[in-house]
Amino acid sequence: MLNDTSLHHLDISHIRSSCATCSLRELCLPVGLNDQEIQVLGDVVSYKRKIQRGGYLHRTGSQFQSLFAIRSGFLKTCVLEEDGRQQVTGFHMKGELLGLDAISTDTHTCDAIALEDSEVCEIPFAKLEEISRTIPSLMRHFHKIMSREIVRDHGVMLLLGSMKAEERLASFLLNLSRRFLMRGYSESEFNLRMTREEIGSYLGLKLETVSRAFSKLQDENIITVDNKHIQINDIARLRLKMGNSSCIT
Amino acid sequence: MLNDTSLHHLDISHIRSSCATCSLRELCLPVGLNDQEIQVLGDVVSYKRKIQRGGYLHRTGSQFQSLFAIRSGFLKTCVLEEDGRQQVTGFHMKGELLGLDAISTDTHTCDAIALEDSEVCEIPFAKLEEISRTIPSLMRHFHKIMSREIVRDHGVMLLLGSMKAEERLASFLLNLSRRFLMRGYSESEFNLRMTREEIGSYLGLKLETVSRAFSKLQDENIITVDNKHIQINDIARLRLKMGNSSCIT
DNA sequence: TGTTAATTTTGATTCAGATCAATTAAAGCG
DNA sequence: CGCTTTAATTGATCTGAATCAAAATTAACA
Repeated sequence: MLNDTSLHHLDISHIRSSCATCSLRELCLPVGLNDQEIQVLGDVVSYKRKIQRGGYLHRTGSQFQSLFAIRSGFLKTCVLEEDGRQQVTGFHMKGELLGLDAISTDTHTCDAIALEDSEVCEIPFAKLEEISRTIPSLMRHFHKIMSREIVRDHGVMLLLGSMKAEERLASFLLNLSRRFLMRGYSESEFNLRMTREEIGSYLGLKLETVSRAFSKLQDENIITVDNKHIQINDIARLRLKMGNSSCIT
Repeated sequence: MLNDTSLHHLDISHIRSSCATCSLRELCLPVGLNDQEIQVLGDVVSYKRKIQRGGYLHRTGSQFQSLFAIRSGFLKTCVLEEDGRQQVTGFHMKGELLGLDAISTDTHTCDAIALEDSEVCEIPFAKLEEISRTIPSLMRHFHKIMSREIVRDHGVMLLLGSMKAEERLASFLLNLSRRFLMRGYSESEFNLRMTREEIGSYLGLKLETVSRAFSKLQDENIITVDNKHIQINDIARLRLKMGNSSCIT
């Protein structure tokens, strides 16, 4: 499933320059850096890695070396218990940074699995720390990214701790909508990459409950559901459904 | 409620040296630093602040300047909604670092409220970032602390998303137990600082359900409850109650 | 392209936890 | 110290979501 070895015989220098120039700017890290700083960062972002749908980017317990910046595709992260219990902790798309949880123990604490064919840039963490010493704005920005992850998690905790099924689904859809919009896609029409079961795991619901909540929102003409294809017909009413909660980040 | 001004006419240099010498080592930050580095860090940890029971360390929306290292006492953090919905996101004790969520937007995203009279050391964040450039092990350690917070939150998400009431309470008690033990207190006997309602908010349960879960565990002779005083009689069985889930951190 | 497997929807039933309500116990406080 | 307020327990009832079950739809793949 893992196909990291498949890249080893490629022209690394080409990939490197590709990372440093054309697309590094699309990642979340280089915000506010000048050209020279981006060049330095580009030298650190060593190479691209492709993960096929269903493949693992990393597994719980595996050694931590690098953060991963998603360049394209869609992934989920999930923690799982000995007793089989599983919890999806997040869905991740282009521009987002994966692996932050692993810094604490130098070991990944969750699985990261591609929900569609994806590409990530590997960022050796030791090198990132090193150059962030000389580029204060990079360090600052990296801290903000970690902090944002904490804030996001608090939002999910609020959702899991105090919302009911329909509110959770509304919140989830609005969150996706906003993230698609930010990336230049439609905020009102998109395809889900995950199953009802994965949505349920993320939202603390069973898949049947998720399905019923979809149907309910459709019956009220707030959304139109065609399997994985979602159309938001009335975003204002969808926001009301959420119970005036602030959108999770 | 806030009594930060009450300290302004105190002898700061004394407080500073007090922070730098006798107790800075107790905080979570100086792990692995040498004496000189601790001295540098001590100069940054500017002064102590006392918060009375019920007082706010910071409020949602207030400007972020400093992290706070808890030197003594017990606090809760909670996010709240316009519609009054409230979610306790954590309980915090000696040695822990508060304010990490605020880095992302330079604004606090939650309230931090003292559950008993508490003392914190204020750590101006800009200065911390500055000196962490020259003390790599401090930077590394700070990153680990942020990462640990993310891992902890994922643990809570697992709890909220997939455990039932009794499992949640068992998990909660074991977590407290372990943290008290780490600080040199009894792991089997302690006083809760929070109400049933606050526990419920943290665990995504109503206070009545929390109370019933306490009673149930007591009926089974796993714990003895006397209002806020908890004695764990059979920690092994309490762990079993959790359903073999890994303890939240 | 046909066959199998996985996913989704919908219905019927059950149950854990919420809600409502009343009592008891503990904590503030003049 | 007694009085008031707040917190905790326990019981009765209700309800939202889980569970069980079956059918329908879609995706995988040989």
